[in-house]
Amino acid sequence: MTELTLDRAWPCIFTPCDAQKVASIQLAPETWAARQPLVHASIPLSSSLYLEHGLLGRYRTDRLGRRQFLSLQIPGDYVDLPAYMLGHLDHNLEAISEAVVRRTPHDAVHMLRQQEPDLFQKLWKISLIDSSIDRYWTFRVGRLVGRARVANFFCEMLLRFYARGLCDFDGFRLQVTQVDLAEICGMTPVHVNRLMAELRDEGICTFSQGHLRITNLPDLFQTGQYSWDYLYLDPETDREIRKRVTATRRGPLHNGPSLLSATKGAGPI
Amino acid sequence: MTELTLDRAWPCIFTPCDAQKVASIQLAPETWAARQPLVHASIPLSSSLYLEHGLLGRYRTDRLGRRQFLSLQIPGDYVDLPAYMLGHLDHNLEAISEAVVRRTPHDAVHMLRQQEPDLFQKLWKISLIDSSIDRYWTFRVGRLVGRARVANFFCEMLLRFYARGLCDFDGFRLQVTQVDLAEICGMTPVHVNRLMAELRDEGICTFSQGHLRITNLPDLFQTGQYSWDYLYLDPETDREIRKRVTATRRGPLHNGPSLLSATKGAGPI
DNA sequence: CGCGGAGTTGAACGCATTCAAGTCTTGTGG
DNA sequence: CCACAAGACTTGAATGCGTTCAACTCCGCG
Repeated sequence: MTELTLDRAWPCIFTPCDAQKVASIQLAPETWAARQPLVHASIPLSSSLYLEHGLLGRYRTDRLGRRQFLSLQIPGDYVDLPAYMLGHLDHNLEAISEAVVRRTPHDAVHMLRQQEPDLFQKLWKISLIDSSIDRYWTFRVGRLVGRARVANFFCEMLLRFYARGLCDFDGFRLQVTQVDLAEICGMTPVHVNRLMAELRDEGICTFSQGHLRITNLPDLFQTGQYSWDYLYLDPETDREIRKRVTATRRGPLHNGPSLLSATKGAGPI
Repeated sequence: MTELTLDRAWPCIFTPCDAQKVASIQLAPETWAARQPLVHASIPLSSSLYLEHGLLGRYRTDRLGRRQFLSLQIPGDYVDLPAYMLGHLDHNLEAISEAVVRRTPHDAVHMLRQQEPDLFQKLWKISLIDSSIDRYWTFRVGRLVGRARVANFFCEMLLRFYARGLCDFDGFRLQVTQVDLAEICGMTPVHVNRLMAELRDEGICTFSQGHLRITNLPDLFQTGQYSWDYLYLDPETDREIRKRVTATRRGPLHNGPSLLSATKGAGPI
């Protein structure tokens, strides 16, 4: 349940025939080590990427060099389609774990546009779903308190992996460190650590060694205030998820010391 | 300097001819009162919007009904292009101030796709720039402290308005309340109020009655840690801005009590 | 005149940060 | 095989930014 083929990645968008055509313009796989920068902001680009394996992260840094991840790409994602239209990126792209990507020359995309307009439009659609996911990140870091932010992020990763057939509902490999989680959720690593202990003690989930084990799925969704409408999943997957998440919860639910109180954040000025 | 024509909105993307073609498929203008919801999440849509006047905001709410704005649309924006591909939105869209929009039926967009593929592609490009702006919001609320968040947001609005020829560098009409600012920047209205007093006392800017007056432009950019690469402006505009922003600053710069300290946030669980 | 929305100010609380000192793990080289 | 270093994780104590709660002013409007 960990290998991905292209036609499984976008079942509700690409037909097998589509997938074959897209695959045909991809170059040979490249392997990148963890923590390697793939794309720097403002460097002209002539090819886009398809992520076959591993995790990539987009980020910006503040004046003191502290990072904020803007999005995470998982296997099956088309990583750089915007670059085809815009010519360069405004943020950095880095391999969070070891990653395997396939390059797609913009020339080839351009030919695809003329010869397969329908397929080209589907690529647009994919990039719009990606944007929708990115927008949701603003909600997460802007409105949710710490524990909800982390739980919410776990929910997103779970469903995105699940929709690709890369995991089940009891847990999955999430190759990030607590520092990464902090830079994803907009807080400090120390605080992430304390929140993980909380979630563990409450029997919701345990995260260690880059592996998330989910102990109480409904509570995880509840704590994270999670809704997945923004993922634009196919109806069938959606139904399955709903079934699993609304299962009767066991035990009381802790939402932290206070319901109406917050603070968050991370960064200096 | 406050009226906008379509061909001035996207000078580096649309030719006058393009603008005319796009305008030709737009329906008559509709006026919406402030605080009216334009689009509800998950409702099927058959037309997209072009914003001619006023401000629109996308938002999501948490479980207690507290809002987080995900993006703001200003005059000249194509508001709902994603809906053409995805069929519905995952968030709500509301008129923040009185607004005038023009509807564009998806049928017409579809015809445009077949008859004017180049123009169609330009629409994609516009939607990608929008996404880029949305992503930057994650950085703002995720990594910047309160005063930087507000200052940073003001900078974005200034440049986006300026790029459309809708304002100059000394200030502009920004029809939002302090509550709106709080829901944009991910904090409480009370805190916004205190931050505005700070920025005013430091001679950086004053915001009142939906009007922003900029007293010290370089310090505003400095305080907001602002960079505008993500707006993908044309080189000429970019140069003008750089010239204005890097002007010698007068007086010392206050970055708040501490440089390495934060917290942010707003929301409950 | 009174109502409601928007803005302002004060005091107390608390979530998250900062600083600091640990432990545990992993990989490397002697 | 063990010593050592570097990174990831853990834990404690103190500080503070931002929140919460509350009261008050200002202004436009019916």
